[in-house]
Amino acid sequence: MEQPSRLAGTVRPGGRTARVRAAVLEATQDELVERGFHGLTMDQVAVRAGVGKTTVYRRWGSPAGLVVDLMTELADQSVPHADTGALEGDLLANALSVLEALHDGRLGPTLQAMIAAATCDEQAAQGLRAFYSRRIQEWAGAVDLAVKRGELPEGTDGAEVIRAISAPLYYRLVVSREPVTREDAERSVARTLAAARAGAFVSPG
Amino acid sequence: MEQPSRLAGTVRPGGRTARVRAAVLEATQDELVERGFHGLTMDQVAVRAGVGKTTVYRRWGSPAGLVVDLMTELADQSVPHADTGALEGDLLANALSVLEALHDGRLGPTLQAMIAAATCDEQAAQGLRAFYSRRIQEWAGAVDLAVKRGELPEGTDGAEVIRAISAPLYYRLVVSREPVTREDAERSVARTLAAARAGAFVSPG
DNA sequence: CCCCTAATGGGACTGAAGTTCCGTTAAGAT
DNA sequence: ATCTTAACGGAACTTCAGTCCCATTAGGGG
Repeated sequence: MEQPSRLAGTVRPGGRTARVRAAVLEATQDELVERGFHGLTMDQVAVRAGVGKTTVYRRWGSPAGLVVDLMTELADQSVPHADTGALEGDLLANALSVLEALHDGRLGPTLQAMIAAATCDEQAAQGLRAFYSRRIQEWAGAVDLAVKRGELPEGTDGAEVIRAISAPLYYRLVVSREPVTREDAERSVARTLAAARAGAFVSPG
Repeated sequence: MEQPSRLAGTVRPGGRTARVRAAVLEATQDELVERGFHGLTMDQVAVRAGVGKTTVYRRWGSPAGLVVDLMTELADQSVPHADTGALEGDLLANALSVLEALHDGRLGPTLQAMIAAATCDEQAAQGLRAFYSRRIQEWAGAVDLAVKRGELPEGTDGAEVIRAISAPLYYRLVVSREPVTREDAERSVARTLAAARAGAFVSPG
């Protein structure tokens, strides 16, 4: 299992190479939606993309490699955090954006696949960690602003607050495997906010 | 892929059949520790258990089937919740028992495998849900006692409190894939307790 | 516009996962 | 103790993921 060359490392990133990559990532996402990560085969992706299977093996190496590349693509489309002026609104916007992603017909299966890939491939795990750490850093900014406005105690750890908002949603998705609803998102915000106001997210302790 | 017969459904659950099952589940757990879920093959389990591979396919059907059976075995060994007399001690005991399980040389890889299996197999997903719902119901009792003692507001949802304790730990394990420490467990208890005391876990809202 | 070669593509090959067939073993009833 | 048959096991067979080899195509510099 040779480590595949990322597109960034290619010597000729021009026309055909870029077209092949686009077709393969497109086909990968379609396959994820229809069959999930466990049903993702290099062979079928190659056929669907109209590309030689040798090429898919050479450049991506494994199903996990495909998912990792898809992840980097999605990470580049990351959105700036909301700024509604009040913390509760910002946090709710964050929770709802997670919720929306999970329920999206294409993004949902892709996110599930990213998590599944991470459970069985170290490279995918790193990619997933990078994906979320970027997202969390971005939204932590909204909490920092709230601290400056005096809505939360000085020293509150913004990244931890954002993690705390998502944690129950992913817990339902991955562990208890119950449907994740808007009520869950609202409850998560309310509980996290209650703990944060009580100073439970102040850095040292 | 024929659905395998559970041991419960066998007509002759006596000596040999039970020995085969024990040997196979033992081998499965060993393989999970050494190779993880993605490296679990029916063939290797059969060899390691000293059992015909036909038998493994017939009774368990797939790697996910093996993990599911292991899960039911572990669920039967579930422990009653702590009762230290104070809620914080009970919740900490819960968080630490999760932590301990995750770090255990045999249980840790098995739990990870259960989650990985659930991401790609509906039967495994149901098994995992059953496993945790049983655990959560058990520990929710500790919260109910605390409500009776007046430590938390009337109407506090015990099961949700227990879920909230575990959620950040599993979030680290599965999503952000950072090491889970005792500090994480303590923080999770402190934050959940702060939210619960503020009434954020009272049922309707 | 032409050339060099990076990158792709077809097709044969390899090995392991999964299936099938049928003979053998032993649980449990009488 | 004997018999019935559920359950196990060995081995050949099938399928398909993954690899290798080499011919073909098309960027992109000159």
